[in-house]
Amino acid sequence: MVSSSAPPQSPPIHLPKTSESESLKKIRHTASHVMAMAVQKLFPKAQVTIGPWIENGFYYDFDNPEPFTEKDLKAIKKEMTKIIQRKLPVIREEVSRDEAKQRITAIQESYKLEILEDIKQEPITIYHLGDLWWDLCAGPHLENTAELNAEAIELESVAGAYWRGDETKAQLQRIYATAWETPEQLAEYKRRKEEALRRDHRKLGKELGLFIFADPVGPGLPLWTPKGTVLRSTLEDFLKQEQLKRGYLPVVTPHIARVDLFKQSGHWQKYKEDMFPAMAETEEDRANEIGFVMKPMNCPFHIQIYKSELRSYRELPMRLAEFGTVYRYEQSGELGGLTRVRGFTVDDSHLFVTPEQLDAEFLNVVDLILTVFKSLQLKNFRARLSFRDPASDKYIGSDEAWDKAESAIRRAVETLGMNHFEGIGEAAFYGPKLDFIFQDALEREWQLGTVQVDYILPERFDLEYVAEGGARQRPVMIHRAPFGSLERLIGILIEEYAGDFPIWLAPVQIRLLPVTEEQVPFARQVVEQLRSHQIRAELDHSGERLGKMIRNAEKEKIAVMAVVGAKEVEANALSIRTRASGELGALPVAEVSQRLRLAIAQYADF
RNA sequence: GCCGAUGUGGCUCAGUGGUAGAGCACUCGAUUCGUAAUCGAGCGGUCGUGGGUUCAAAUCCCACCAUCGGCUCCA
Repeated sequence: MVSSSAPPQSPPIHLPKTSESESLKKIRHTASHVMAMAVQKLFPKAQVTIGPWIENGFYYDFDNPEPFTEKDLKAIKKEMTKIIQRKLPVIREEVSRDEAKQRITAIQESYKLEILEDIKQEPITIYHLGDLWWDLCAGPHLENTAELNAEAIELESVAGAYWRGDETKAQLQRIYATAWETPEQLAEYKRRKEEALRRDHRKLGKELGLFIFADPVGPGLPLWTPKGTVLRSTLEDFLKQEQLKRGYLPVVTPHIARVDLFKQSGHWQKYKEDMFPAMAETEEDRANEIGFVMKPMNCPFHIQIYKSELRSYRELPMRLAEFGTVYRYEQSGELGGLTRVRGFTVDDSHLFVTPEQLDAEFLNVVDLILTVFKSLQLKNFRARLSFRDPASDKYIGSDEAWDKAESAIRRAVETLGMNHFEGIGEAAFYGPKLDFIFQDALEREWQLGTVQVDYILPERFDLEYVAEGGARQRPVMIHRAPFGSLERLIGILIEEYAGDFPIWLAPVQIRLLPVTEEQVPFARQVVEQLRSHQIRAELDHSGERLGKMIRNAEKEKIAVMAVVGAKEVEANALSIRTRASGELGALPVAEVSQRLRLAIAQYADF
C-alpha cells in the first residue's frame, strides 16, 4: 500500500533483549526444548546438539540426515503447539556426571556426550519435559510448557551451521526461532524487522540510484552512479580537509605490485588465498610466483615512499595519506551489499613516528576519528581493543613488539577514558588495533574506523630515521582509517539516515518544481545561480503536475523542494517545502541560497 | 568455501507442461495544472546461463552463475 501520511502512532511496545529479561530467558530456553522435542518426534533420526537463546529469540542445531524445509517448520510449529497444550511440567533434576553419562549413552546422543565433557561443574542439571523428553541445560526454565504462548512463537528460518563453529566438523541444521510473552510482542518484533528491511542499504541504494552491481563486472565489485559518486567524493573531500588541518601528506600509489612486495610485508604468506591470483606472463612465472597482484593493502606502498629517502627525526611524524582502493578475494558466501565487497577504498594513512611520539600521535588519530564520527552524527558504535590470541600462530613479530604495541593502545584508551571492550584474537597479523564497531539495519556488527600500532613492518622493511645526534633508529608505524572502507561507511550511513542524508551529503540539495512551463526559464536561472554557490540544485523538467513532482521528490528523499509558480517569479522567491518540516512558505531566492550554504557549512539541516 | 531459499521487461510482482501478463518507469499525443499519482495510446521480455526429459518447458531434471538468510572467514 502506498500512503502519503505517516503511519498511525500506537503506544510503543517495549521489546527487551533476552539478556535484559529473566522472563524471556525462561521462555526462550523452554521454547527451545519444546522445539527440540517436536523435531525429534517428527524426525526420529535427528540428533540434538545445542539450543541457546540469542538476543531476539533462540536457535537449536540438529544433526539430521535431511535439511529441514519451510514445510517442515510448519509441521514442527504444529507439534510444538501440541506439546504446549499438553501442559507438561518442566522438571529440574541434578545428577552426577556418571549418571548423566549413562543416561546419554542410553539414548545414543553422541553430541550431548561431547557437551557433557565440556561442563566443568557438578552436579549436572537436566531439565525434563514431563517424562517424555529431557536435555542437559543450565536453565532457567518456565515451570510448565503451558506457560508458553504458542501464538507468540515463530520459527523463522533454517540455516547450515558447523558443529562447534568449526568448518572441518559436521554441518548441522540450525532452526532460528523467536518467542515472546504475548502475540502483540511478536507482532511488534515482526513489524520492526520489516522496518529494518526498509532501511537496508541494498534496497535504498537501488531505489535512490546510488550504486549498482553488474553481473558482467563480477560479485562484490560495486559501480558508483553519479549520485553515489557525489556522496563518495563529498565524504572524501571532508576527510581530506580534516587531514590537511592535521599535517597529513597526500600520496597516490598504483593498484598492482610485484608479488615480492607482499612477500616482504608478509601478506603473501598469510593471505595468498585471499588475494586475487597473480597475473603472470608465463606458466613458468606462475609456478615461481613471479608476477603482479592486485593490492590487498596500501601499507607496503607507503613504506616504499618513506624508504625512498634517508629520513631525519625532523621530518617525523610523517603522515602519508591516500584513498587507496584495495582488492581482496573474499569467499563467495561472504559477500553482501556494500558491507562486504571484493574491491573497496580505504581512507588509508600510515604515520611514521619516533617511539617518543607514539602516544601523542595515537591520541591525535583517535581525536580525528571521533571528530569524523561526530560530523557524520554517528553515535552508535563500540570501541574494541583488538589484541592477539596468544594461542594462535597467525601473527608475525616478537612478543616484545606485540606487548609494546598493545600497551600503547591500552594507555591511549585509558587516557581518553573511552568506553571499550577487548577482542582477543581480533588483531591484524602485524599488530593490535583499536577498532570502531557499528551495527547495520539487521543488527549485524561491522568494523569501520581502525587504528593500529605496528612495530613489525618497520622491522621487516628495515625502516630507519636519523635521530638527534646522528644514530640510525627505527620508527614505529601507525596504520589508521577513520572510515575504514568508504563503501562500508556509505552502507552504514544509508541505513543510519534511512536514505535521508543531511544536506551537506545529499546528492541533490534542492530541487526546483515549476508549476507550469511558464516558470521554467526563471527556475533555470535560479538553478544556475545556486550552482554558482556550489549548491547541488536541479530542475524538475518532467512537465508533470506539481503533485506528481512532489511525490517523485519525496520518493527520492530530496530534502528541500522549491515550488516556483507565477507568484514566486513575481517576487523573486521560492516556496520551500522540506521533507522534514513540510511547507515553510515563500522565501527570497537569496535567503534560500544563504540558508543552504549555512546548512552545508555546519553539517546542519535547512 | 559449506547448508538452504530465490532468479519472469528498467523497477515491483502474477503466471506450475499447451502461442509470455499487470502496475510503475520510458516514448508519443492531449491537458498548463499550486504542495504525495491528469487522461489516452505505444514501445519493451530468447522467463539468470548451458544442457537434458517431452509432441510441447517460465513451469519437470542436471550443472553452472548471481542474489538473499545463516555458518566459516574477514590483513
